[in-house]
Amino acid sequence: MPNRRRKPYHHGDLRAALIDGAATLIAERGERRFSLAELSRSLGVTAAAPYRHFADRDELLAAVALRALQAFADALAAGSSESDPPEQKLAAMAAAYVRFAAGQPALFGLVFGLGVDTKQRYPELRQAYQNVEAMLEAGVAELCADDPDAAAPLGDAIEATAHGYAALLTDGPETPVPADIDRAAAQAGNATRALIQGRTALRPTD
Amino acid sequence: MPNRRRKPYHHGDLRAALIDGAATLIAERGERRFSLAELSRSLGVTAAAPYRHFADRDELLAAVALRALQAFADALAAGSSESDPPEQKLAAMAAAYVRFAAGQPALFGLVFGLGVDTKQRYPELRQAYQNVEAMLEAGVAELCADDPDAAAPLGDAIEATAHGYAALLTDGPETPVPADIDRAAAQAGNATRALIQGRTALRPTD
DNA sequence: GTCTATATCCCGATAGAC
DNA sequence: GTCTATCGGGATATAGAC
Repeated sequence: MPNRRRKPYHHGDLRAALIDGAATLIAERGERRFSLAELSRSLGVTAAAPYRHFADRDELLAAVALRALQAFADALAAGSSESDPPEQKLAAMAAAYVRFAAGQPALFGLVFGLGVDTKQRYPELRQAYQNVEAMLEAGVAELCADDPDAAAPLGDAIEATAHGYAALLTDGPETPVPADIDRAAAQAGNATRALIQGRTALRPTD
Repeated sequence: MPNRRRKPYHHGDLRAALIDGAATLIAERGERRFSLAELSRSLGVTAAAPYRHFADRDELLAAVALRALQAFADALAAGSSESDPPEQKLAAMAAAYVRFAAGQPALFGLVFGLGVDTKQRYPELRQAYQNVEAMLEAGVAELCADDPDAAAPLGDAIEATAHGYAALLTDGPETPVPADIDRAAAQAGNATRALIQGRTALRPTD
């Protein structure tokens, strides 16, 4: 093992520590009130040090968002069991979508608030996001095995509905209390079932 | 008319000019890249002048958001005609919701990105938002005249779905092109119809 | 009461030393 | 890979001119 002094000139793994610390600070205070300078101070390095590991603030944010997206995908997977019928699986994923947003509002907001330019600069972000979408699409494909053309609009609708409940809960004008979260998650699940039931209205030409 | 010199000591109506200019700058560059200092420069006043009219940056943003919410309500009203059947009215409002977000992404994002503290400091904001919600609720009440208990969950679901399409369009990982906007608006309308059709699944206890 | 002038503090970012 | 030094910009507070 390397010989660690009390004040090592080289930090052990600053890059990882920055991502960790940024995620914590952002979760606490929100991205707007997060600063690289404060993070550097809390890690015992100067404000210039992070720039050896990230080109700018946005690149660090992108790394945090990437990790948040992986946790998001895990939460969706954990919320639904593989053996459930597709309808139930989709409803459970929608509810898990809402619960993740409510549980990690700042990280959820970070993922979707990054700015178009940033998202396009880091293709891994798009990839990670598409992994999330693929989970929903898999459930929809299973459900629409007989009618593949209906799958895409239904998947979009379920995704939009889950996202809407989640976004209104975290960004809406009211501060959610636990009961609001439970209700929104349940409603997102119910709305998913309603969309599935009424899906004939989703056909492009109707 | 007042005698205006080249460099009048008092600005004509700085408060209104600040709201106007902030709305323009935010629409152009986004809220993140908007600064009070630059706005002040463009209006020919010093950076301290705005503080005679707004306590801080957030208070100016709140004023811009308030105005954006009024435009939002107008767009929803303009998108649906009073004489239409409620189902069609609701679908049209959902589509208008998406179109407004796509047409004014920065202002739409400002309204929902203000931070909980700010929203609670300015009750007019909550009021203006509730006016928007009331338009959707009125359509739902008309539709559910026979079954008033079904109204609230259906209204929430329609609002969430419209918001989800809108938010994913503006904050999602892809930059929307006109065709995306048309498709999303149409899908939001169709999803509204699907929710109405399948609304039995929305009942709390089911 | 409205604006200017000034001054402070924080932040993001860069250049060059070690 | 990190530090020191430094620049430019932005948000505010205060004091004073009008």
